[in-house]
Amino acid sequence: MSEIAHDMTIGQLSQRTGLSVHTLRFYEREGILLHPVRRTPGGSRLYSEEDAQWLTTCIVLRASGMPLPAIRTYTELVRQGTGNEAERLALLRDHRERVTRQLSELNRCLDLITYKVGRYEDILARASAACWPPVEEDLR
Amino acid sequence: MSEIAHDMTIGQLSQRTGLSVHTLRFYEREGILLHPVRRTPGGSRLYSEEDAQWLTTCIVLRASGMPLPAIRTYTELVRQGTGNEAERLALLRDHRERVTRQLSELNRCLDLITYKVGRYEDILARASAACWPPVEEDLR
DNA sequence: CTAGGATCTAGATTCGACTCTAGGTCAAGC
DNA sequence: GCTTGACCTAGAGTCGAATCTAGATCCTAG
Repeated sequence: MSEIAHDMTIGQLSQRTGLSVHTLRFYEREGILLHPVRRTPGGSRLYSEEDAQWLTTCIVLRASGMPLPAIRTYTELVRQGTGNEAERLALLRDHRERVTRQLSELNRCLDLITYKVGRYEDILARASAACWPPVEEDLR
Repeated sequence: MSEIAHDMTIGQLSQRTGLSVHTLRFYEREGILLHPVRRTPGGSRLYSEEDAQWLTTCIVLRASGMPLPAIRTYTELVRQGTGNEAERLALLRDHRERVTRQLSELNRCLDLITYKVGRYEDILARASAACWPPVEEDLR
């Protein structure tokens, strides 16, 4: 399946994921990894391709606003293995709903901001056409 | 223009905006109001309709992720009055761009989440059809 | 042999945005 | 007069998510 067992140091994983090494260790403490991290004889962490992919998933969940405790819960479910798919689904559906709500709120905000941008563009266009000094109107 | 000078106590403004009274006082300290707040003879804050509307705008900016310092900056520009419309526009455009970026990122996240939800729905549908016990596959 | 860079651990610190506490004042109703 | 509830100030505390510090160890190249 996999071509090479492409193990990584924490620095390499940091490069690849964009998470700082601090954050990688922090996430580990927070229980956000599927397995205990392997170590080199010298004690350095060794990550697998699978770890990297799992973290990539977690980063998406974080980026969409899932709090770390929820990510930990999800991680634990996956760690337990087959049998709790319904729970995982429920968790993901809940989160998806929060994301869609967030999206629609953000869109409403964007509308207002765009409206304001348009108003200022108007004002400035009229001002530079030297029609009159810009009036404050009810512009805020 | 306005029918009645509809002044409010902090409690009423809190009800109306959904911000806690703590937060209203906090925002005031943070310089997020256009004018020094008027007071009753007894020292209680008295807010006008205009204050409420301004705060509503600020709430939209906050909800779309603008940090308080940026909101303060914008507030200061508006407080200075006519003449800095170009700056206000720049600030709003910057923010709008951040919001659109955030929207597209959130949409990418949503796609992945929806994909995963779909996968789990499949698995569970097949499982409940008793075709076979759900296999872990590469499902994470 | 040694200097430099990446790692390690445990724990402290930062940051943004609230949120709450303590100890008071004020106004209305009984 | 007295209670009750909303309000006041200054300042402390909380929370989530990192982020950084100190002091030690481990490898590699010169």
